[in-house]
Amino acid sequence: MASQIVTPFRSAAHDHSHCVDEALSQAERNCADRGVRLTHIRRRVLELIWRRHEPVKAYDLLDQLRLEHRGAAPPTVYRALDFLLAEGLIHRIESLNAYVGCGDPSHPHLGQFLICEHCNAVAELDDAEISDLLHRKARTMGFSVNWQTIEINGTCPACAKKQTKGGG
Amino acid sequence: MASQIVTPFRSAAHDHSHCVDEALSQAERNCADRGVRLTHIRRRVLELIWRRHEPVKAYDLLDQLRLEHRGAAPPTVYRALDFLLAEGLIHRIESLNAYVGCGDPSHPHLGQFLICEHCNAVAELDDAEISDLLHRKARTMGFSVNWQTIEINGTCPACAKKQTKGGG
DNA sequence: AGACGCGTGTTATAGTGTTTCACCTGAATT
DNA sequence: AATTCAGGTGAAACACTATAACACGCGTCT
Repeated sequence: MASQIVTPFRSAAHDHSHCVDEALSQAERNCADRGVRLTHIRRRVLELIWRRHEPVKAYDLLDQLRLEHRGAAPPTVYRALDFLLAEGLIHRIESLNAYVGCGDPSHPHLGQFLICEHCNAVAELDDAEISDLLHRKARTMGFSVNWQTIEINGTCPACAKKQTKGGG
Repeated sequence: MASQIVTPFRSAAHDHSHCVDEALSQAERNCADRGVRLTHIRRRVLELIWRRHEPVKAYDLLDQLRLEHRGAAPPTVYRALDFLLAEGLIHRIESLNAYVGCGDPSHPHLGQFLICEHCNAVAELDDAEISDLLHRKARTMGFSVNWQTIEINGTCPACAKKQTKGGG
């Protein structure tokens, strides 16, 4: 529990349609447990995010929604996103103005994100060692933590491999 | 050097006009050393940011600029901000879409920020222990770090004191 | 003078997110 | 069954954040 990988980088063996189904059924269970409604729109937005399996922009979601749902407008998407964020089913990546599915919505957490600049892949951590260190550092300055935004940009393993092959 | 506070929370003893002057003259030295031009607009934007001594929005800066400079437009501000960011004279706070002065522009760094939700005060750290831990965690996943966005929201010491007095 | 780089002026546009009010539906209440 | 109420949605407009594109001006180097 000290160092937890919530969502790893996708491997070659990743079964994506299963991964999407799993995320959706877990979301349904979570919402049922909490007595909140995973309506059609909300479920659809969550599905669109998971299908992409990378940070998705609100207006990209809107474009998708419009294909099947005339009358979809910015509030349609943002309301769904607000709900999904509140329920911990997705996270917002501040540095990208984008949204990713949460790999473990069963308990509320803020997460720490590794974002590949080359392929946009995102891994999510919920690492107590990181959180604890930040809390300790803050405390020494008399600051009490309520929220953390930890977004690390760089190169994921797969892209590092490609670069080594391709580059000089 | 392991744990450095670049910009602490302001104390009661804080001499703000001196702090602004100091920041500006340091900026001038830095720009001169690097052979880049701290033009009037750029210097003015930096000054406006330091005067506020908290995260400032681009369009707030624009409003200020317009008071003294008809013809100021969004690009006027964003170009100045881009320059100041590139020279490490300011940082961007992603979670606020806002900009703060950098407490130590003499060497490039990314910083870690403590942001008070009550008074908007910001402290800047450049803490090697935090960076090292994040690098180590990333490395275990085969990820190489290029950039970090660390923004911690919570309550600063001064506001914690006020709350204890005021609240129940 | 001519050519170039850089900073700026100006207009327009793109991208991101919110406000507001109306309507509808379904469950609880009377 | 009618009423009430809350939550979710439809629709239009708007606010905020940022960039594109092109023109101009001014120094410097040749």
